[in-house]
Amino acid sequence: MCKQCNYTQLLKSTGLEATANRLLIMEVIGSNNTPLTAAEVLRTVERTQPINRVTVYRILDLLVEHHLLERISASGRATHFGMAPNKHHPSHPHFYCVSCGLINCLSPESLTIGSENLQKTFPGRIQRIEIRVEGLCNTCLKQELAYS
Amino acid sequence: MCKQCNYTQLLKSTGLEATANRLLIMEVIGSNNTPLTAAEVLRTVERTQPINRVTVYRILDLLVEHHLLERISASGRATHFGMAPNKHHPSHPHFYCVSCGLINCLSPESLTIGSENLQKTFPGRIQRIEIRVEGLCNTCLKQELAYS
DNA sequence: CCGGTAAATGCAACTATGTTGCATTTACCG
DNA sequence: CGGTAAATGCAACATAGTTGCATTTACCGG
Repeated sequence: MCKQCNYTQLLKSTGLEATANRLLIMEVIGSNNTPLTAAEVLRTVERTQPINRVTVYRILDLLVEHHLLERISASGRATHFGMAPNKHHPSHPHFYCVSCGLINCLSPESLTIGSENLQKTFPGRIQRIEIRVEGLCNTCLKQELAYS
Repeated sequence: MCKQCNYTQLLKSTGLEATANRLLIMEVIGSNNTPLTAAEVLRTVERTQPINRVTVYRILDLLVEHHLLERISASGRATHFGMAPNKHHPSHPHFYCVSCGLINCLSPESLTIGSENLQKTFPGRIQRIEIRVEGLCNTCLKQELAYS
């Protein structure tokens, strides 16, 4: 998702210490082109240095709280984490394949969304609009067509 | 969500037997004005008749498969289940309060969404677009303002 | 540089959510 | 009415996420 980001700077700009674990987790997620689960982050970071499962969860929570990462939910499966929208990365919808579980980023322009109406009338505070497109990915669609 | 629905008919129209358990689960979800978790459905149905936790999960899966219910995901918390869109119930976005976990249905008109672009270019099959608005509900917003 | 303090991490145990295999019961159909 | 398939129950397991507390690490003022 991001090669142009200076993760140390990003962390410090939100008042967080740039510890080795936090940097690694930011890099793992930032350099992957799809959002990752906590378990995937754990497995990847472990290849570089030992880290505890709980630490991964805590850092992920912390980074979401500080708006460096965002949660992407996936219909009952584990939450995925991706870079939060920033100047390099505009907010964008995700695709979820109901057959194989694949999650992909869609281009920010693929959908247009008008929220003025809601912004005006909603009695609380709106922080974020998450959009998930569900269906069959290319690969699963081909398989289904082949078997029918 | 629905008083006008004949659940027996709905079930039979999809080729499913209208067993007591399935009817009860449809009624519990249909008569509630927000989507419910599997655990909530279990607790509610149990007040009427004994039912196994696994049976609840299996029936929920089955009803989602047959497009009578839909899954509504909630950022890491348990999946919620609501009536699937049908002639009485148009598809609509949901609101999720990041502070208290409340999930609410928003009106179908609250957001406008243009998906023609994506429909044309997406290589797989699109079945559904789930939209979740996240933020603070009215109650939590008031509390935050009061404490600051 | 040193000691105190707070933040960060690790570890174990626990909770919540969801799934699987297999036995038993129920309901339908000839 | 008996056979068969569907539906349900039960126990055990699997995965995802959380909590309390101990230990380590990093920073900060002297």
